[in-house]
Amino acid sequence: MSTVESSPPPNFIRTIIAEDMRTNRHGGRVATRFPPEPNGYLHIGHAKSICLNFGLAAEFGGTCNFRFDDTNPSKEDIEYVESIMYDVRWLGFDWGDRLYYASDYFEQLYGYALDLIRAGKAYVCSLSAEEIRDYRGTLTQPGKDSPYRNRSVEENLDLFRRMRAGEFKDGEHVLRAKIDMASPNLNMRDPVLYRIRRVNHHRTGDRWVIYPMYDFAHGLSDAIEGITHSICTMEYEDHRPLYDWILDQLDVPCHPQQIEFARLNLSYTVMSKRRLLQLVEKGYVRGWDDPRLPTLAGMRRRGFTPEAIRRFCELIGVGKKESTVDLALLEYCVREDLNRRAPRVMAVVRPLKMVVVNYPEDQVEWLDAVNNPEDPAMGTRKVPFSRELYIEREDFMEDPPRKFFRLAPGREVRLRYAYFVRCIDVIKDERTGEVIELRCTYDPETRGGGAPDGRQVKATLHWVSAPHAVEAEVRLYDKLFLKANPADEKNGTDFKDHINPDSLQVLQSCKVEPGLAQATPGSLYQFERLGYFCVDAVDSSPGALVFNRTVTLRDTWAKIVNAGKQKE
RNA sequence: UGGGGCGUCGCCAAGCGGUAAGGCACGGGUCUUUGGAACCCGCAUUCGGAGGUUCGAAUCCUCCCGCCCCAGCCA
Repeated sequence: MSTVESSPPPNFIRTIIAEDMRTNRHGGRVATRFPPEPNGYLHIGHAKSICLNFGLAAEFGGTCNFRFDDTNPSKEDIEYVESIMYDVRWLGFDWGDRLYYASDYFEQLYGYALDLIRAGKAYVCSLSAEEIRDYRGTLTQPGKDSPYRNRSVEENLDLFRRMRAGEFKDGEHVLRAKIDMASPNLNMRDPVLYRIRRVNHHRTGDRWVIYPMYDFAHGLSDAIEGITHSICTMEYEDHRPLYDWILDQLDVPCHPQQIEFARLNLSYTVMSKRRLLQLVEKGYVRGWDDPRLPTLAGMRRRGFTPEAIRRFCELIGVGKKESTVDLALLEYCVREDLNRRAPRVMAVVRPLKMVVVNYPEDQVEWLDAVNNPEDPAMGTRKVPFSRELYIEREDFMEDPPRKFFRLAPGREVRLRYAYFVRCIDVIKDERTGEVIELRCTYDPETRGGGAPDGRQVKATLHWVSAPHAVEAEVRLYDKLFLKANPADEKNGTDFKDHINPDSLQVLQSCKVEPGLAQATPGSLYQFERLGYFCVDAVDSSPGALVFNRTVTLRDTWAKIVNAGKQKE
């Protein structure tokens, strides 16, 4: 089956670039970049940006640089740079030899700062942080000029050099752009360009005690790298005049165009680094790779494939409108991908014993089972059938409601790839009344699952032969939050108030077919009729299998049940 | 009563003056040894609202309404 890659859907950024190409605006070049700050793990929102930047570059025959925006050593860490590189590679993108760090430009950036000072466009300000805030004014009132605003170029040069030399304490001075304290755009009210911070940087160590601010470093880094289109999220739109101002004052190689798009929000989860960090640090989840998190590490562990995530990023589109994508679309993308690639297998997650009374006690038959009906090339396998089996508890009801057409007393159903069985007796625990075993008869004529007499059954159940079953732990995941928009903290609520207490359900002693004993970490399966599962890459071992549920199968029966509950 | 941005179906999203694409979700059906998959059908006389321009407006103009972002020596 050849999947023809249809041309990507149009979006405003693609349109801008296509137009720039047509008019030869950047010399017919397209150069983008993905510039994460190494202060947290990448999440699905970053995936949108990664797909956009690398995708656009590939589409227009350009390049996409991978650059760490590491200008704030107090928040950044090597752990994050490593995870970020791993995740981008895993997602399927290759930056070749174009790996950069803003910190590699510190010396050049310092030179540009000197140029700005010489041009009379920047000055060393000795106000305290609080004073700077006061002088900035408010949204509706203009700011006031700093008393240090008119220091001479010589004095500024001297002071800035001494800032670098480490002659001052943290916070004693900053370098500021000299723009306009009355600008209606607060970013233009003499923004801070450099601050003193005696913090060890994960790459430059203690070579520097002054660090450039984002606004100063970012545009210049883009220019140094010859970026043509600097794509970022909407909150930077107000910074664009500053981005342009800085590049206009300096003698730079080129002047990239900043374009902003709306960041991704996903229902029933949180995306901000601040909130993800809280969930991780306060133990609401088990680390950055917790399968309930929208981090790429978490999604990978959960069983999401890079293909599914890329497809999702393609389907959501790119715009400037604040939006929240329905979790259902993400689930659709995983199912779409896993449906054609995941081998089918039988696993009983909540076992109920079934004894086939008329089946010979010592007999075992190895029956043919199809590995993937979507892909005959994946072949078949043998699964053992015997007198004692496990079926799913949910597949039996002593007193079934209308529309429930699985097993019930007296009813006949098909055991997938095996036989028709009829329930003739129900064994219960004398004390609790709980059903603990089913007695059935089988029809030898229906071997393989077809009835020569043409009689039909309304249901096909999955099952596992009891003596051959391999035990496993199965972790069922559900949405982390009960509220579609947990980040809405109006009315004095905290996003953590909406955590779903049942987001993780651990099932022990699940029974899986024997072939799974050799399953390797990370491998993906469809447990027939239940959903897609993967072998946990961290906690699973050959003798103690652990499976994560990636996503359930579409479940129309559950829909009927829920609809019924709604009515009550 | 500062500045910037955004408002097209429940959720995304095309459209850029010629008479509302597509996907998800949802509803119905066909088929089926997964209540899966696949396939078929349905789903905005209307584009935040009101005026105006035009033969013709979601697309142009005016006013209004709503939502988001900005007062870090964070990015």
